Amino acid sequence: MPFDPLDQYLERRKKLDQIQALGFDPYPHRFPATHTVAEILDGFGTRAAEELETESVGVRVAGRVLALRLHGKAGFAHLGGQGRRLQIYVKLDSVGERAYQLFRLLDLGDIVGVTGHLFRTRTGELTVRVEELELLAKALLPLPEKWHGLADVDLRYRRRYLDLIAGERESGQPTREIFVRRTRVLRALRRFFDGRGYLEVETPMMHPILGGAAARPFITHHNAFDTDLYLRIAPELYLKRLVVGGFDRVYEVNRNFRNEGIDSTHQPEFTMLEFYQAYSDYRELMDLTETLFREVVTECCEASGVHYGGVYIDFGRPFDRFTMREAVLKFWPAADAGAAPSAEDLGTRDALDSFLRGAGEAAGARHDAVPPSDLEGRQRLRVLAATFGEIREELTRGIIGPGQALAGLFEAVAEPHLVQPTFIYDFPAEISPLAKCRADDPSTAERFELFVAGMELANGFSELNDPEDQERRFRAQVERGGADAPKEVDWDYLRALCHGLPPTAGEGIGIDRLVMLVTDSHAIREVILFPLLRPEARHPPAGPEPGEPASGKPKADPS
RNA sequence: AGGGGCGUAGCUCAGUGGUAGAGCAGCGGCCUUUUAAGCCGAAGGUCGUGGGUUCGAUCCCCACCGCCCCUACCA
Repeated sequence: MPFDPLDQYLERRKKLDQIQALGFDPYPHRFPATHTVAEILDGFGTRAAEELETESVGVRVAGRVLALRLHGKAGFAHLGGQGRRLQIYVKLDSVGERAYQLFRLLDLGDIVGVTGHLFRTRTGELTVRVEELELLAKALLPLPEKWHGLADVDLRYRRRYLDLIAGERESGQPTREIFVRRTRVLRALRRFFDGRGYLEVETPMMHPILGGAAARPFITHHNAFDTDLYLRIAPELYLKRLVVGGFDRVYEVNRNFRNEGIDSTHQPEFTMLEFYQAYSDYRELMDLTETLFREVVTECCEASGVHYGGVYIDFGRPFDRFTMREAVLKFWPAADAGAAPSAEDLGTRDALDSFLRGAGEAAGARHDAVPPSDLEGRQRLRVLAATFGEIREELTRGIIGPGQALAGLFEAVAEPHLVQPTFIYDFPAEISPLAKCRADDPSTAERFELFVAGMELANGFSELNDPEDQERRFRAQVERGGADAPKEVDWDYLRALCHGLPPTAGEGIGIDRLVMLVTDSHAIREVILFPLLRPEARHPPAGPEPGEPASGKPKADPS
């Protein structure tokens, strides 16, 4: 059973035996404490030394040994609990011979309970003068290194329990605080929706038909039905079925699964909040979204904005709003790529094609004019020219239409600039198969996305509720094909629409990214307790079975 | 997928074409108000894996594995 580091494991196992020999149970059943570590620190942290002496405050408290400083016939330790640390002072004269021997056999990481009285040390630290010491659980493996903590990023995620005990990130925020704040975000979101009459519901995660987003799925198998199922890529189509069923306001917070790459803003398993409300449209949702973000940030950060990577992001001000076209024009890099596209340029395939050729040539010429010493500038222009080229090529080959080309331009030129909260609305209908189109322009969908810090945080639209239109769009998707397109039409969803979906607006919010924002985290893995990692090579533990004496080196190799 | 970087003691890292060092942790000793406690001592290594060059490789070369960063992909 022993795990690496083997020598330390065996050493601690040996101490465990010695502790038992002293008559202590190394894994007792309970420890009725009078205070938690945090309660003692909060309740008495400001009390003066003389006060503590006269009041003679007795406490019984448990925690993990995070630091040990032994001095012969006395010693100090720090007990960790609730993310805090409390000092204890163990003196031979106070605890007696047997308990003092136990104290000398403690290791960093052990869980202990103490009974004693509060005092202040010479240096002023609030401390428990221990009268009784009990071992509550022996730690057979060591804590992370005390200076650097868990520096190995991979190990921080794999052994999150250690990261939570010790973890200070580079930004200095303890890992524990990130996840405490994450639960606050979820609580604030639930309060927001519960207070407005939304029902929290749970819809299937195993879907017979893929839908609700464009993404490659995970596939699993149900034995009794002998059928393959998809892990859901979005709950959208089920939630809208509920609106058909008369749940006018619903929301769901849970995981979606997308079988795609992993990077600083993507995880295969991520948490999304989706909500739908009948008798609304996307404009109303933009207003609601603005309120929601403002409230959640205020509630979780005690401020109307957040510092993200050194930039202050202000949720207190009205959010910027641009149509996708406006955003492309506003952020168009005219110095690098020539004049911005006109309405005519974006109108038809041919016009777009010749515009892109011009822009690509402009960027290319500009690239050649930049001195070779400006590596960054050359790189940027190279990428820009290549992007124009790729969009143009896909356009000519018919893989994408003008709408998707516009979206491509948006991503390339505008998205990185959207640092302050900004709504981008009026998306190409082409890339919005579940959204209702504008009455005055069938090529434009009533859809918006909220961008913050260059990240897409929310995506909402007026839901398409015309079943015949929806059927045409489903069929077009299936015909167009592609790795992330649905393989078949979801007829049951269309049947539901035929029963009448009220005019409805719906939205999805990426919870992980929102938590990144409010915790100043710059990788999505930082805000997911156990992010997906490449599976570790199997290392079956080796050595004596539990119960066998742990003395001496086990003959089996630990690998 | 392309480009770059890394892999040495349990951890964080030095280092050299002649088979290795520090700090911390662990172990032994001293120490009854310390807090990165201190002092003394001993121990700890197939230098990622496999090939090659060489009298000799941890170092040079090749391949592989793993990890990190950038770019690309992914609404």
